[in-house]
Amino acid sequence: MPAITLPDGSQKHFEHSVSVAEVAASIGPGLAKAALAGKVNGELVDTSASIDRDATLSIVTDKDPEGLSVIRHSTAHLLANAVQELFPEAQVTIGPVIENGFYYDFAYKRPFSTEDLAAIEKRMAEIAAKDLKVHRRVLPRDEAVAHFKRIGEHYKAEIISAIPQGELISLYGQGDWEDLCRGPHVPSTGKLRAFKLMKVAGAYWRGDSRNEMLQRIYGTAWANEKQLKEYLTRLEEAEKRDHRRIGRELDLFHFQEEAPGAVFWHPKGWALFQQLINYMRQRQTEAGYQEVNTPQVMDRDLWVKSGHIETFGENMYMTQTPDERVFALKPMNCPGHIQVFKQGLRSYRELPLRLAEFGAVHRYEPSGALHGLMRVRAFTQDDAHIFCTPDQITAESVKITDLILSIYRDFGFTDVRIKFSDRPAKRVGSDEIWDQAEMALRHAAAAAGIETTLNAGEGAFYGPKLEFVLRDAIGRDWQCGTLQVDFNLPARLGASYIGEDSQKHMPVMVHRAMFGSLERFIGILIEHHAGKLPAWLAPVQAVVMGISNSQDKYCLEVAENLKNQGLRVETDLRYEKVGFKIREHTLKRVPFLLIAGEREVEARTLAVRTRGGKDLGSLELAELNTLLCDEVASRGRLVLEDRVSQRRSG
RNA sequence: GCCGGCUUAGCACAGUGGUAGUGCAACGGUUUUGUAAACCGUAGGUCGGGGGUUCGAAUCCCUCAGCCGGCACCA
Repeated sequence: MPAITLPDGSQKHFEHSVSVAEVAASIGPGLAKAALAGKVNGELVDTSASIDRDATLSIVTDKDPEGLSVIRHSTAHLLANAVQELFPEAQVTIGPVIENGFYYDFAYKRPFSTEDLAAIEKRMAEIAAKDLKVHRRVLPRDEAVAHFKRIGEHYKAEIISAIPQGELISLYGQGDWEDLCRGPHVPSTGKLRAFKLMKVAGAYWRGDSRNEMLQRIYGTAWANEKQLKEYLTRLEEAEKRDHRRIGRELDLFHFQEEAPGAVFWHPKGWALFQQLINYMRQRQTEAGYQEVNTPQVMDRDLWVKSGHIETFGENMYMTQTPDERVFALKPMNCPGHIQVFKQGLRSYRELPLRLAEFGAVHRYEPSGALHGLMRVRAFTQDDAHIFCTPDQITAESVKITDLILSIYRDFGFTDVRIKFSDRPAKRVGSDEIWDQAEMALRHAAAAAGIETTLNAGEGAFYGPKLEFVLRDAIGRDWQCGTLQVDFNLPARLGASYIGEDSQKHMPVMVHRAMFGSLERFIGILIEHHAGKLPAWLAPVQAVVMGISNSQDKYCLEVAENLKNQGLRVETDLRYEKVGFKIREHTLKRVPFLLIAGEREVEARTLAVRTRGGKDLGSLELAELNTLLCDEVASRGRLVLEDRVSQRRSG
């Protein structure tokens, strides 16, 4: 005699056990039709699941996030169903839900082509149109293993073999087709209406590069056509923000074959780069860092001592000189900074000692990893190492975390994910040291009041780390900032200081980077702002142009004046219509277009137009000067456009 | 590194075995112009590199490189 409590608090009583679908039908035919799954006492179940005792129930429809997940999961099954109908020899493996969709990995004798993809999608639509009932059955584990072995699904059999003996295994399917699955699934294939297969790709079985490669098909699925269309439009928009494309359009940088993974910075891109360095130099000087510079090329032996050769030797650039000495191009700055620390006898009074470097490093990254500015082989880190005592770790880490988050805010990034990465399998140092380092970093994260997600086994080979992750235009995450606690390298490279007790002690080294790679950070900045960099960062902040060439002299004069204020200003005196010039510089994302006609020359003003297309009218030169300088100096906290419109309306 | 795709003028692209094309940009000329594209003309490519098949290759095959999408990797 179950009593079902619904989300609005009302109760329904039933004589016998009832299914989720029956409860939905008892509420109304619309809900019965919309029901995709149910949530019984918080647990997601099929609409066919029966309830035989008192419970809370909410009916899950495509309006709920869980409903969308169920749709995606069922669409992955639909995909597998279609693939096996068209390619009976293909074996199924796994097909999880991911952000915006799903994928399914198949083992097949050849890769799927884009033509195959179209055929598969068509077959999926056909199966969906038949509105087949989705069925479920349960088998004991061993029977399930035997069953999948018998039908030639060896990957599935392997997956089930890992499930503890004695457990029941559920199988879901539609028509004659069936697959291992925990569920839940939609009640029938007709509920799957808005999906699209996106791409094929290779993927290793169980994510291990020692295993064979499977054929992965990615798809997207939504509650309705409208949502699907919106998603596809969003992808198109994101593509327009791609930093590689904007970098070319704005003439910021280029790559070429002779230097794979290395950037040729053009004047405008380099202006941005320098702007970031200036900014960071100021912030870290204020925070008590001292800047140093260490050699690009150092003897291989140093990297053997540090442990880098053993862990990353394959990814290091080596050089040999005519005298046959082998040198490595530095892939990191830490050993260099330790050499600076080691000069002379250090006292505990000097700690914490914060050494920073805009360090150019080279890493021979796997060819398949390269990606525009986001993953390069030659890049610049805003690197620093803080040499301190064990009891200074927490305070230093809190300072670093605060500084990183404050810096990200200045650039407009507020959605920052922080991961805590603990000891990796391949590491140096004893477990006791790792316990100590992980404990220290955990304390620090707690003291800084930040939320972290655990990234198990992803720490550096010498210590655990916090990773600060920013997201690009199409939702890919990139690690930028990092904070690592290291008890190992100082010992390996023999760093020490004299303590209060007149004895030698080993310092702890805290590694930190805030931009991480300046190249990557610029890539993310470009995408985040779709190329419309805030005025304080824009390579060209304003262009002064005349209506006709009669204003040339005036334009040059006012531009000169603004340049003397430290603003990055250009003139455009070409013999072209003003509309033409406005179009060009707007497309180049120049924040301010300053236009002079006869009226402006007469009144010693400039007409101001923003790259957003807003005409702010004419401003006195002195006033304009102040407003521009304020916006730049305040890093966008004072906005010229807002201040002008406020003044006008007030 | 692995799987797949791609590489034609500065950029975006067309061209499936028979004399390399279009648009924009560039350059030259005319137009002195009031807030997102004036008009006319000119030039530009050993079709990513190398090798092969063929009477003949941008086009078919092999190979190398780079790039793109994933996977693996990321100190």
